[in-house]
Amino acid sequence: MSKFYITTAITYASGTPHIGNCYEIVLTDAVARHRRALGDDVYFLTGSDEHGQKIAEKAAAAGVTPKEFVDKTVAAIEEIWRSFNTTFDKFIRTTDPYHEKTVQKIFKKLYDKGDIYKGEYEGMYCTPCESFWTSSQLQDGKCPDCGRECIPAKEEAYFLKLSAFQGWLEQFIEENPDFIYPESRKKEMLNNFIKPGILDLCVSRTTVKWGIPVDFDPKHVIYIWIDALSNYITAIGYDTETPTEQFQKLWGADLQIIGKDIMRFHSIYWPIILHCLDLPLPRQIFGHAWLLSGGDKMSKSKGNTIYSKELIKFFGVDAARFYLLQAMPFGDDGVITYENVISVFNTDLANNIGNLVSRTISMSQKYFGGIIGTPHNTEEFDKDLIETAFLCRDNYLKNFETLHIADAIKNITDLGRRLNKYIDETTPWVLAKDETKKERLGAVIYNLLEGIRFIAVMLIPIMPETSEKIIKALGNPPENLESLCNFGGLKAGGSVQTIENLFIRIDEKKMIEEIEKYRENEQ
RNA sequence: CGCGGAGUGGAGCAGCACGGUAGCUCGUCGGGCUCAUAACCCGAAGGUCGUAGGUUCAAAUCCUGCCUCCGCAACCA
Repeated sequence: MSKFYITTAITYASGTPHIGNCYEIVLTDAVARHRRALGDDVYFLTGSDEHGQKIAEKAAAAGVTPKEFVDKTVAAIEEIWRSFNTTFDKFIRTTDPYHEKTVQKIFKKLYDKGDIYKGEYEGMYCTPCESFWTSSQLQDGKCPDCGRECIPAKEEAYFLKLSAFQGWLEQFIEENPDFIYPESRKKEMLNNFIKPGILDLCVSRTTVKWGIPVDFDPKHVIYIWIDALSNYITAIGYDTETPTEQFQKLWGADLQIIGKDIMRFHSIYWPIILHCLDLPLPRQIFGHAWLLSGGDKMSKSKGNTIYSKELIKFFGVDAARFYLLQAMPFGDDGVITYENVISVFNTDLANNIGNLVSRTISMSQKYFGGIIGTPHNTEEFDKDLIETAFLCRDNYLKNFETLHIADAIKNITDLGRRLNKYIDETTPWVLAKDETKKERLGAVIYNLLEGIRFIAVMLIPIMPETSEKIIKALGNPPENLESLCNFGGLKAGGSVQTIENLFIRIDEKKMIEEIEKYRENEQ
């Protein structure tokens, strides 16, 4: 059994995550569940990033301390993550004492090694806002926040000597072509940020107070990235002197899933920090795209935000997971609208999978009292069905391996369609009228049930509850991926249980009205 | 000439690294079936694959120019 260490980015604890923010945890959970199904020993980490100016300001506005503020938002975040039925093993907070302590040690180690040096940060400074801005951030030369004049200013700061590792990083990326994934992101990073020359990174601030202090120079606070990125190693017991056994076992990470917006930090700063600490690099960094609402980025000011709570309330966890995972084309932004959610729900879940399960089990009950018959494949339809099942399984595995999750889902629904078609080809209700065709009918129902078992097994990472319900109805046949080697995992003579409809068709108009009413009340 | 991605029937997408009848889901129209959740199955209409050229026996697929849209552009978390 090989270990598989998988992480999400840690969520900035400044507010309630919307549905777009939830995609990452669901995606990562699907991959984690799939790896478990493959037999890996999975460790799944997620968490929250809780320091920084923005949180300090929000806390002040709310009249609470920063810690009180993040305690509340983090509790909400964790609850949302759990509401999606996600199976993370650990939730790290950057305010956890062990994390803060280790980060200080990391900072010190890098400083002692000479990778961090003290210098001066120069920029445009807005005195009333107490904020530094880069020239590109300024709007008409003025502060983007308050619109007042900015003046050039300097402040003492520590820098991480990224520039020294440019050649090393380029070589590493070249020698490990799958490290930055997908390919288009790799090109973006290489062409935009790495090849033009990496500049040293400012890693401390004296103007920000809410953060981890530099222990040997306490007027400085460790600024963002050394704090945030380190979570991936502190969470599993990294220590500059004596890392834990768990750390030795798990590091380097096998897959780190992040949003495309922070690709830069994970493909440049992070590898260099690790390299400076003499640690191996993760095997792969995957930058996923955004889930857009309508065609726009979700934002409160646009009023197009969709929250997980309402999605789960109206469609259920499994359908919500299914939607999110299938809505994102590989490497590209996906779209969510309630119309789309309803359409996918009706088409793929109710009409295809749900109805298939319902009609098949009903026939099994009606014709054989739920007793599973014997496989006996004689017709062309049978062969074609079985071939399709294997083909879908193969593609599904390939697509999961390359993180084409939406495509893997399509492989599942394709098999569902093939099975629905098989019913029409074999017309069990006609066979049922002829006593001499009883055996053939049994074989047909067997194939349908076995095909459904294939679907249920492949659904484990996508819709765990639904998958479990189906498996149970089939009389608990094998449900590991390995069992899909044979189209014959169901035991003849076993018994099939009746099952309530998995997904009830939705009336679009009514549902939209209900959702609108709900949203009005919530606001 | 900043970098990257995208432009395919009414909608949403696949196909393009290995050129060779344009595929899928939804929608529309017609038909079939009755096991099932007004579901399921079959068939039809609908695209000169952004645009202008080039290479080739043959291009959505390779090359070049142009147009449009999106993301990123360095300390922003």
